[in-house]
Amino acid sequence: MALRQVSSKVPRSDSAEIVADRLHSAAIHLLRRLRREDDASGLSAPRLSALSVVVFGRPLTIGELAAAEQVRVPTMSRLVAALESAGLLRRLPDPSDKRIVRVEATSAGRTILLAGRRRRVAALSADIGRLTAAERRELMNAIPLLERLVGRD
Amino acid sequence: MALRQVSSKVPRSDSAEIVADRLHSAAIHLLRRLRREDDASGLSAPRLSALSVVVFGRPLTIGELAAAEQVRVPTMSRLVAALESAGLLRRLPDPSDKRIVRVEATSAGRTILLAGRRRRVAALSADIGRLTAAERRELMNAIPLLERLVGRD
DNA sequence: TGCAAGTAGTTAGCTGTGCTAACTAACATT
DNA sequence: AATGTTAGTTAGCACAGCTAACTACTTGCA
Repeated sequence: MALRQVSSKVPRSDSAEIVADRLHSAAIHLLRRLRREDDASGLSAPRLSALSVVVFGRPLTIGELAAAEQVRVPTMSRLVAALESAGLLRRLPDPSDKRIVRVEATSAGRTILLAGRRRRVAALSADIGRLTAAERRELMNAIPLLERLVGRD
Repeated sequence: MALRQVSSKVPRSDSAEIVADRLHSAAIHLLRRLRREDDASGLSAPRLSALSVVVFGRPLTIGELAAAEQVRVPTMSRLVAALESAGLLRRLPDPSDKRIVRVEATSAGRTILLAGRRRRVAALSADIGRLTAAERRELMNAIPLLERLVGRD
């Protein structure tokens, strides 16, 4: 994992390390800030996150959901049980393979999730709205780069 | 919390909502990615994070540390106990007020933390190094904006 | 065809992290 | 000196992560 563009001891101000370090810190603070809005939904972060995958995707098996959330199957099994008993999603038996459980969101689940997302995005939007149009454009330009950066999962 | 710049049903491509949404998603993936590097340190995320505050700052009281980490005092008390028994930090009694406990990093703590940080930043740097110089400059320009965005804690 | 191996999910039990409530010890006030 | 305040710890709860072990199915092959 050699680094390009970095040969001197004192890094140039656009060096990859500096960018990496500040980006890391900014991401941490960004999410910490947004988590506060999530609390209003009454759901924990893992439950909210799992519910989100189900709401925005097709019905998924427990295993697929666990993989999507980067969590082990037993952990997801328990999360699904909690969300099910809260009435936010339901299990669908697979007609051709009785081992498989597919999970889909109920309309209550969809409603709660979308409300939370709205709150979260609204909080961030309010902050972004305080930037000038030029600043906002600059931020916007950087976003595809961020996405490319992390898109190698 | 009214939003400016948003009046039509179909949001313009630089609208605050779109930026907010993509930024949110990018931040999640960014941190998920970096967390993998942190696992190599053998410390959990909360311990690593608390240790980091201590390593990069002056000796702090438990209460200050709890505030910095946005956690309650008893939670921090336990984290500190764990880090202390791992030999990564030590308690300093305050000479003028015996209630107060200040906490500072040991050299072992400093070493472990810096190694982890190096690993983490290296992973991101490698990704960033794959961008062109122009892209990197663009990303760099956006970072102060991100910092301003979240700096309102 | 029937049995062994593999697969999907659940259950049990451990660790760690968050919380509140209740406590101890030390300081401050009057 | 008594009272209240402050810093930190302890106790006990809930939840989320894990592995190991189990159940119930499906698949594959001799």
